Amino acid sequence: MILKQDAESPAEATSKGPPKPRLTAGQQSVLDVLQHQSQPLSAQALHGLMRRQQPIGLATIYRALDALKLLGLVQHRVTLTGETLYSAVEHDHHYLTCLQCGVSVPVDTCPVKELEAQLQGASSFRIYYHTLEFFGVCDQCEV
Amino acid sequence: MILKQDAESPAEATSKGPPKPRLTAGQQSVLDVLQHQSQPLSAQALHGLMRRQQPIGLATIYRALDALKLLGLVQHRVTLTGETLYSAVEHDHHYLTCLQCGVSVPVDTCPVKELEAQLQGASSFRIYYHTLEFFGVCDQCEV
DNA sequence: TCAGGAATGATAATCATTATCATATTGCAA
DNA sequence: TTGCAATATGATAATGATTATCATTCCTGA
Ligand SMILES: [Zn+2]
Ligand SMILES: [Zn+2]
Ligand SMILES: [Zn+2]
Ligand SMILES: [Zn+2]
Repeated sequence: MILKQDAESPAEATSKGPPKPRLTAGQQSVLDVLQHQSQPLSAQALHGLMRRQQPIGLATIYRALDALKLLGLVQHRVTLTGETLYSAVEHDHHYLTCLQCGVSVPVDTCPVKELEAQLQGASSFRIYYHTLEFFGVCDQCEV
Repeated sequence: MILKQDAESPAEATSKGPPKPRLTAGQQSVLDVLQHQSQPLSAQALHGLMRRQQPIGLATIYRALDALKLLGLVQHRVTLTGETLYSAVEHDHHYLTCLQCGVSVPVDTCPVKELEAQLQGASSFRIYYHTLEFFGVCDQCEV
């Protein structure tokens, strides 16, 4: 039993951009978890978290994440191990990752927002989010 | 039969940073192809390209790409379909990608180089490259 | 209330990447 | 130069995250 709560639902009041369709139960549920999460989560991690409170199938989570990306509500990034991590678009977090041991440290700056605004105007795209990640080798792994 | 050609081999002369080990035949071969390629390639695409001239196993290509990343000679990015694309580090290309149809358009600016230099100094990492990609919906796919 | 369409869930299928392991090559010491 | 240990290679099996499938359930609007 999943309750719809559109308290934080997409801008329908301040109709900025095309009207967003109502979210399905699964989408609402997934979005809610991501919005209250400080760290990005994989689909399977979401499944593990959600299944106790609100039983939901893994396939539904994948579908919800896809839909939420398309609505500009969720963003993704891919780890070195190949799993995709999702977070609410509001969270703009970037990392510096070691190619050897995989350790990631957060980068608190983001020099991309301005360029994103420029591109938004110059291109025919509606831009929702960006990924920015640095790769190298940490001193632990240095030869 | 793969010939070693270290014309463009890693900085050994201007010993900047730790001395890089010699490349194996497979690594040299893969690096050479990537350096003469203007577009990023997947491991399997590389295999398709290389197997005619220089027969080489797919596993070897994956291993070479891993090693070359660790040496700071090759960079990677992951497409929406989950395949990893590789290119020589010299090429700093970024894209704006549609989440719906997958079309990618190049972005010619990069506001990250400066931040990368800062991080290089501030962190204990040796930073080799970065990924930067914008995601949204193209006008074709717009509702 | 009922039919058509969309959403869901369990599970099978996909497919890029990794692990395995036997063989080939390389670098180096004797 | 020869012999050997360490490393690299290739074919292939195994892995694992994601996607496709399909039967069932839920919604919605006539
Ligand atoms: Zn490390
Ligand atoms: Zn950012
Ligand atoms: Zn599109
Ligand atoms: Zn760049």
